[in-house]
Amino acid sequence: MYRLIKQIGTARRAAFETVHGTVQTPAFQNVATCGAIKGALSALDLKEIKTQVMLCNTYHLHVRPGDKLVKDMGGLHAFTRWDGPILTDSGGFQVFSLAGLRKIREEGVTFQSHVDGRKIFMGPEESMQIQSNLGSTIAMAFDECVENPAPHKYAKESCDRTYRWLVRCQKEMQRLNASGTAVNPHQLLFGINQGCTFEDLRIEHMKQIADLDLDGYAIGGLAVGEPKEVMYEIISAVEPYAPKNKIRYLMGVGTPGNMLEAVRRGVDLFDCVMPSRNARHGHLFTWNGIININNQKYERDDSPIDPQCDCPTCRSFSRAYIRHLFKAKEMLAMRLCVMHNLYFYNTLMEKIRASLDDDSFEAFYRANVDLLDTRI
RNA sequence: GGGUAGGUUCCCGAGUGGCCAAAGGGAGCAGACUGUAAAUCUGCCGUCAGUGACUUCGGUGGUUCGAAUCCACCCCUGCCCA
Repeated sequence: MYRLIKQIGTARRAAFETVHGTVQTPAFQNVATCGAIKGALSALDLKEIKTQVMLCNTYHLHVRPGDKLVKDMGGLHAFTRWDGPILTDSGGFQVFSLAGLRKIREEGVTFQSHVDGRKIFMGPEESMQIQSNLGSTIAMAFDECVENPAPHKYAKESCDRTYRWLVRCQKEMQRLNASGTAVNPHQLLFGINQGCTFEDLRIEHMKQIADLDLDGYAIGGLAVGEPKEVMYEIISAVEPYAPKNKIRYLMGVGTPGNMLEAVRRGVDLFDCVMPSRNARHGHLFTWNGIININNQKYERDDSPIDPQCDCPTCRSFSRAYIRHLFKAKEMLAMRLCVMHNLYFYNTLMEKIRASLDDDSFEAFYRANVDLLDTRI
């Protein structure tokens, strides 16, 4: 249940209540595709870095270890020992990211497993069944994330199909929740708005899915190569048609600046691999901008990654040490940096919430929207 | 002392007359990354300079139109025998 606490312009401060706890929004979900944040973090670590929601992936967990196994182990919460909310992405993004390994039909998508090459069929019903077995707090509708650029004609066809799939998802999720055998019989379902960069398609699609009374509304298919200004325009165009009393989730986004812009335009929820992946590559977010800890200039730098940060990494370790760990290919380097970047993202959202609470959001936005995305 | 294998650009290592500033790897330097096929990928990596020029393959001399590559001597290393 979405409980709006405050609204400033289109920016919203809210609480999203689930059976696994309440999410204070705006919030950033921490991506744990295969059931763990890459970089050797466990559910225990997430408590330390202010994680609110963990995000796992339907396709990846279906391929390995298999959703039936996860169900037999008591569901994702028991399996991973994370007791907070879990959102599972539906596999729709893999329709995009594994484009060379799949075929789309009306019934669904046939993937060639990236692990062993075997054929895997996933349609709306299969995606819901897998997510039900995983027992996540929130299931995402099975959609097609379309590449950019795409012809209007294809975008329209895809959008219509994604709508038909959504109707099937909703029906199947209702059936599964009522079946008596679901790991989480209160599993929520979010729909996903598509339409590439075409405002007419985006708006039409959002109007359609708003009528379905889903538990939340996502905007998908953005940040796939289009200029960020285009992304912002799409968000603003579609926002008036998203239900006011439901959470809004901008999928796969983004940079700190992207998130500030999106919050300002009415988005409540985010996720992105950027903080974790970039951390593994030594690119670190700080309150003064982005640094690459591998750079020679940090060779003898005894200061923490960010003097203004009080994450577990910055409380203890120097830039020089962390740079050394990277050069020595010690996996601790990644772990320390992933913890820092996620803590940074989670703290950014915390600061955004605080600024909404005390009416200083505009000032916070202006001070940080460009600064935080700048390489220093 | 005798025999033998070798000495290549930061390191390892290919190259045995021109297509060689010299394969490949490592190291180093820098960049990319947005619902994770990513501990991945890309670029640079003798010097100077916009096509190009210059210095380089243990040393010195020589053969040749042309040498990292062939010859002579020297220096240095590894291994074997004394």
